[in-house]
Amino acid sequence: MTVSYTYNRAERVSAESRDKVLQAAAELGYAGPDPAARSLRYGSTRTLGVILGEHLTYAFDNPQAVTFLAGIAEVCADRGYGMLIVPIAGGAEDSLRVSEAAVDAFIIWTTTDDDPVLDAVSGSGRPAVIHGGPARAGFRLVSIDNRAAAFAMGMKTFAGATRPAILSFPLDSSRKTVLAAGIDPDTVRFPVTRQRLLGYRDAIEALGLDWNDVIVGATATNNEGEASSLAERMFALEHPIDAIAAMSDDLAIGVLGAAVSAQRPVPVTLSVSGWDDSRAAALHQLSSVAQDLRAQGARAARLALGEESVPASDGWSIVVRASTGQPATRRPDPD
Amino acid sequence: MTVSYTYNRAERVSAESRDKVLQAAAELGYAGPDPAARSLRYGSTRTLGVILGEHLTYAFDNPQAVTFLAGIAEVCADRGYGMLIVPIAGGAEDSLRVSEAAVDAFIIWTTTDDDPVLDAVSGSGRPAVIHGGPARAGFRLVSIDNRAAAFAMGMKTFAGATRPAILSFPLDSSRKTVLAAGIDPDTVRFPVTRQRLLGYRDAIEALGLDWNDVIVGATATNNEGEASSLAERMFALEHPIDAIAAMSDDLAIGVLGAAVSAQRPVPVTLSVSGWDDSRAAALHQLSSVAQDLRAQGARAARLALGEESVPASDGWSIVVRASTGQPATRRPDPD
DNA sequence: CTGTTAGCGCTTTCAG
DNA sequence: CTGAAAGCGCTAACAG
Repeated sequence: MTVSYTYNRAERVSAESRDKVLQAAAELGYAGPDPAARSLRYGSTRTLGVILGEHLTYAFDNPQAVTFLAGIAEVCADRGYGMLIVPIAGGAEDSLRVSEAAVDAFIIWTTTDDDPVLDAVSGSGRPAVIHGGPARAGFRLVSIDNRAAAFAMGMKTFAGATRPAILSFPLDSSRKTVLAAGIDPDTVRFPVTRQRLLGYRDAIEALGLDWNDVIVGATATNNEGEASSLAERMFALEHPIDAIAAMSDDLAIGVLGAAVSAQRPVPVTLSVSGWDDSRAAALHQLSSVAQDLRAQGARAARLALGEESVPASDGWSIVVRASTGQPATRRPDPD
Repeated sequence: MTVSYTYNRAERVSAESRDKVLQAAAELGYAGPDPAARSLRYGSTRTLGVILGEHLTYAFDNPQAVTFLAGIAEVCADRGYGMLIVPIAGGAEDSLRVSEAAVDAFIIWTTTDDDPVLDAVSGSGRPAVIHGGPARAGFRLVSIDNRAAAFAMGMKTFAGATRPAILSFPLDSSRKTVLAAGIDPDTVRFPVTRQRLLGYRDAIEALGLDWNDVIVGATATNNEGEASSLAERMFALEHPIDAIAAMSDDLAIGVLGAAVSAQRPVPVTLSVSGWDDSRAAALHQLSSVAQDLRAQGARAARLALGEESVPASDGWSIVVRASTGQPATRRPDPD
């Protein structure tokens, strides 16, 4: 029929027949080409699939994931690509959802080394970009060097401390709350968490401290309240903690809260650092590892679309504020 | 071929031929049924389309929109439905993107009365649920009664004030910053903003004040810094403002910041209220209108899926903290 | 400029 | 339990 031309190559059809087609369409309630049929025909869906963590719902509570998403959205909006959030719920059907997803490529928010969803993505045969890790054959990786960044921040946070501790993301997918010393980073199945622990350990060792004495607290979620209670437990130890490097600003701010209650002035008696340099970090004078997750999201999208091929390394920096070290005078943040 | 059965009704195929099929698939690099072809055949995509505001990118910067999204995601993850974020970029192609979206139904985040995207959704013939408004024939509406909530909060915020003001979202899609008195709410094309202005006006009138004297400041974005500068301008007026009702907690917190700089103690010389009862509101002792956007997102998704039919009204409440009125003693927030 | 034909990959009858 | 045939709605290529 001429119908197809009417919708696709308006120029190849006379105004007269176009009107006739459009009118007939209106009468019949025809709403234009069916997108599914179109995708089938074209062999492309003009849609990027986004896989967010072990359970979709947590992801939206995580400001870092949302920022990353915003970066993807920016590129998608510009290119007219849809962004399909794949319904991952932590169950056996997750893999099925991945193979059922009508997308041209996948972008994956960091997950465990052995997440079966990763196999499903590989099995789908579609291009994939993963943020943070795990690295996999066939997956492009978008990530900062978490180990190096953790090392740099560890050097700052633990300098002069005698009893350092780390406030970590969960160590495995059971997400059990943990408070223990001498955790072996290599047993951790979340690559980002593992790399950060390794970096902190590098710093501990560079500072001449013993990793086996270092307390690692792991929260079940990225939650301020939980961080507070873990920090309280750290303060109640025989040798109370005097430096805490946290893997997120939210966790670090929980620590700051607990420090106030426990009358442990920061940074005089306690050095604290966070991660991602959020607005809240600036507000609380919190030292933090800065990275541009939005830019990383945008880059992930461009890689997924095949617009970029050389996976440039992503930048990070250490933002030092009043929560680490013992500055002679505290100054208000210039921000 | 038996192939289809292998993937869809494993029980209707002998183990032997199933293995044969699977092996052949592995050799040929066949990754399972093509989702597009499947959707075409089934006539359903098992995907919900989400349309986020005038430009996708802003939406992710808006914590309210993100919370709403989390509610949708919850339902989608549970039902195994995909969630397609439609690439809206504020241009002429937006309508095209809508008709190209391979989804079973749409969920729309509130927009202007005359947003052409709404016509595209109607034209697509698919079910649609809209959050906040505008109401339209054929669209289900999920919203609180913004006018009633604004009235209630206005009564609280403006009580005892002689020079009340409102800090509003943009008044039209030009998003120009505005600071003026006697704004006619009915000229505002954003239904949510309009309803809230109407509610505040109801309160002003109920309190015996004159709407034409009421200063309305409208920010270009939902941004704390911008709110601060507008508040400063309000403090510099001949009759300085002594009560400000803001349409978001972010805006209200900007006001609180400006109040500190301008040495206008809250609530003694200035009454302030916000909207959405965020964590930050509790932290800043800010009175706020509370609504459960996550639940609204979930309900929107259920409506879109046809699981609910009676559009129940959504609840709201007024959370009064130390920023409004002049309580005899300030108490720390129990939260 | 308009109409026909074939086929994208799948699933669902219906026969063997 | 397996195979064949039809058709979901579309568009590219080709004739008229």
